[in-house]
Amino acid sequence: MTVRTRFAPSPTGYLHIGGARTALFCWLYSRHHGGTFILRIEDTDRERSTDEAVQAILDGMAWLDLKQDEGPFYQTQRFDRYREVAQQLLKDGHAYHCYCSKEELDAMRAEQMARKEKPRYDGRCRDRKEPKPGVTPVIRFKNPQEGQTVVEDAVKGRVVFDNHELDDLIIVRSDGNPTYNFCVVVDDMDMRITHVMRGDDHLNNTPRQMNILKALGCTPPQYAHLPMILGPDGTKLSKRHGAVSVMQYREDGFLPEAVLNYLVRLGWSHGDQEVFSREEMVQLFDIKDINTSASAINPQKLLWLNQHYIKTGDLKRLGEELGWHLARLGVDVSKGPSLEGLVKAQQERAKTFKEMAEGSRFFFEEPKEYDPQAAAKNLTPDVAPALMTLREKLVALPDWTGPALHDVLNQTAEGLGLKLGKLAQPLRVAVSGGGVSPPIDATLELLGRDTSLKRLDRALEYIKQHS
RNA sequence: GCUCCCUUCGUCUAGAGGCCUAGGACGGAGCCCUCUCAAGGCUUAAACGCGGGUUCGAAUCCCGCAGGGAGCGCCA
Repeated sequence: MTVRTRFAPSPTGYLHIGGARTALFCWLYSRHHGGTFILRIEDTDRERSTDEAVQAILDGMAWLDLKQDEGPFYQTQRFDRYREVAQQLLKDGHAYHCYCSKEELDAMRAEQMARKEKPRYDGRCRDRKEPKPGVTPVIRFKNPQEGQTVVEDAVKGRVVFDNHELDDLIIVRSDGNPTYNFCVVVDDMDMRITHVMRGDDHLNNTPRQMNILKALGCTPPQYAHLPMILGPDGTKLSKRHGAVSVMQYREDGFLPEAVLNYLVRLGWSHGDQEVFSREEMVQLFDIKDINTSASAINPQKLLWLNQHYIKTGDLKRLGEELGWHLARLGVDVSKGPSLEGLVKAQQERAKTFKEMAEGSRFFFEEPKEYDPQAAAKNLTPDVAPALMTLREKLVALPDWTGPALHDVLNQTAEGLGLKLGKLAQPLRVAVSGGGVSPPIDATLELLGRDTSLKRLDRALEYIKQHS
């Protein structure tokens, strides 16, 4: 039997980190077994589902490069099918019409709560023979009242529910639209899903779904309930704490492989290994290595992984990503150093591309002003003579290359009896506008002779004016 | 309230009765390297929620408790 998994988000918001991890696990499991990965959009809630959210989910999946083999399927396009199955259930005596009003149900729940009971539908319409005039009924599933339903969960193990804990849930609303739990069941059945991997907030829904499946004559799939992902503060993911769109991660300068690598280690592990290529993940991933407990997001670790991939990634690709971020900053990269060269110079000192782009701005644009602190410390009258000496040597330098610049800098400093830092740091401020840049020789090389000298002159002028 | 799930360093985790003086990673601290910022190297602090069992022996098995989470909708 080939493995068929599905990721089934509801488009009521963007794809956030929790959904992305569920998607990743589903994708990984199908890839590992050479199976099929299905994308299904659960948009039966027409009030809250939006086209923008659908697009956001699709964009997020594309950015993470989690391609589906089938779909996206939309539940709103399958309403006829759900109604058909509901009729079948009705016909077979597994479902019935319920005429209870909302008020009636609310009152019933209130009473049960008052009695410290679990609120649930008491089945008062179960054996009703006659319709109630003037009321359009809902359809409820006739849940078994005796016995137990056992979920053999691949992550949580054996979980037993008493059937009398489960009530007769509504499968078709009075407006004729099917409900979530019912659509899921019909879809999982029709799409021949073999493994349902989803958040463990669905564990309680599982016995209900299994019972419907059984009533339909189906064998339930293998379930695997994934532990939740928590915000950095250990509480539920929220807008304030970590629940941002995966696309926001791109904007913040992360690489998809870093996000994926980070995500795969949340609730899953393979010994002590921390870094996984996509291929390794596929090869090594197994449900049995999934944890049972929730995990909190650790932004620091994501940052570390991102830097790892910045340090080790393909220069051409990284250069393109840097270009994207510089463009976002409004920087014109058509003139200036090559992006690949820049990445090479910057990759050890940036945790994100956003950071790298900000720190690379001065390669393309003359700094408007010097960082006050850096200027006060380094662009002082006493360094002017050294900078002038250096300027002469730079003008005379035959080739403007890193190693040549390195030598000139060292020799000049030595000749003047200065430590290299005394010369390099003022120069850095002169050309970059601040106290931070790649090694000064690499910086000058990337900047080129003309720009470097021009900025050096400007700094000398600045010193003169401020002395 | 009822049902279900969860509980190893701050965080992610290894750990399937003796390999545990509980290992790794991120983060932290310190040192080294150094033209800035980093990167890198080395060192270091830091955890089995609590209480009972079972056993020669328990982080590992069982039972309670406590704490956390989820579900209990004509939401998904």
